[in-house]
Amino acid sequence: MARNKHPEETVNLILDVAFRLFMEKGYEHTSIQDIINHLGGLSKGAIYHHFKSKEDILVAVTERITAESNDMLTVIRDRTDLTGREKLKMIFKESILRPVQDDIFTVAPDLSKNPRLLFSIFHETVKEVAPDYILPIIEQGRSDGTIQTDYPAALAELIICVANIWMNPMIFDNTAEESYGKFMVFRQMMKGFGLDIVDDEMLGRLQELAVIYQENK
Amino acid sequence: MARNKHPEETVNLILDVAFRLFMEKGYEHTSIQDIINHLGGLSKGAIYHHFKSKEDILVAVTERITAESNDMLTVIRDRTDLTGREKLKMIFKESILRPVQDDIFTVAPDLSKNPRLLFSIFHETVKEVAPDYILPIIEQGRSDGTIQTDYPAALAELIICVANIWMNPMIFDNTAEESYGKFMVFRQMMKGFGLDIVDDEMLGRLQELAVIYQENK
DNA sequence: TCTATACATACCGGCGTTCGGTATGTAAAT
DNA sequence: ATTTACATACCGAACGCCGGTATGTATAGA
Repeated sequence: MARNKHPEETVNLILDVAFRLFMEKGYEHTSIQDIINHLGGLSKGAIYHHFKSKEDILVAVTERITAESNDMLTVIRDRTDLTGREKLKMIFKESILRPVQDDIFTVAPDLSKNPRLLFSIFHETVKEVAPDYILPIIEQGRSDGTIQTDYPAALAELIICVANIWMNPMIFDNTAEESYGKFMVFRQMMKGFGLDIVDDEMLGRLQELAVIYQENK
Repeated sequence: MARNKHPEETVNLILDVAFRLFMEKGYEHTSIQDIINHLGGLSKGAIYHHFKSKEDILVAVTERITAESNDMLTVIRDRTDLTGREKLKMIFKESILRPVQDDIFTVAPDLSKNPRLLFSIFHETVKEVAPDYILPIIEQGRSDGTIQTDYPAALAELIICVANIWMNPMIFDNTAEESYGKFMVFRQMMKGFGLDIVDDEMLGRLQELAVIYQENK
């Protein structure tokens, strides 16, 4: 294949293919050769020119998955017209209402059978999202009096783990009914922390997503 | 090596070695040959006689890790002299006070770098521990009035995920200080569910474990 | 003695990765 | 405008290791 003037297109192509295969077959059951076969002429050398290992591709894929979400988090985090509590509520609302979710859920990867990809998302959530996005908001909430806690870091981590991971029907392979139950429990948990930030619109949307997921899996 | 009169000794040997290596190097970076090299004369044939795959060894290792804990859970679950809430409290107390914990924490496997083993424990927690042990207790608590919830399955899963996984310093690689914060947040969460079942003895012990872990890692 | 079991050994296909090489781009020197 | 020098994009054969299997052999128990 001829040399590409815009190498980032090649990188994107590799990531597109890898993402799809990782979702469909799982990371461990996707070989480099599998990826090559779906690349349309590109070779093993091309892949290893742009990525230093298979693991490296996984990291890039995960970053691309979370990138858009992180953009949203950045915008909300850096707003100056909202209290900490309001920001938290907005984050939940945004992340659950955005239509991109439909696509991801339509691909319907059963992450409960994809340890490496799941771990990668898990890692990202704990090491990046919690400290970089949620923690500052909790801290702000402590300052402006809308959130009370003596352990902001722990609270940030718990909330985002429960919301991003435990409530994710792709990870726990939940039915719509199970998702409903989880959401209600989550709501109660947040109330327990003095954060009554869950409303019915969010509830309906979550069930919608669970249905989409179950229909497509 | 000559044929062993007591094959279960061979099985145990394999599991001992595999356990140690999985902890030290991680599941994915432990090869069958690695295991053989630490078996003292035994061969690949021996391994594949007793286990049908490498994955099968991982499952067996995980089961052995959780077996003793599950025994404890069974005993408490099946007692008839305790309310649901009392059982929950006892479970937390037991699982945190038992001296076996010292051994595990001394090995100090950093599970945050061991995706497959972590996933295996995670899977066990969600698919076995929550529905088979915690859920019946929550149900009992609903009957005897000591636990209030409309979504017992979700609550059972959340509680055990938070307790077993989120609060596990080996999984999140937490310092003693971080563990303290997590425990306090957990306490508040449980209070939010009307379950004030955490006491100071447990708190002290958790810090102790975190220290042991940090010293040995 | 016969059979089932507990291992040993030789081997296989596939895997992730490496690496020598080529083709194509760019930018500065001539 | 052309040459030179180098960087980048990509190719594909080869390597070493890995998980797994097929087959052989010795021994324990019946």
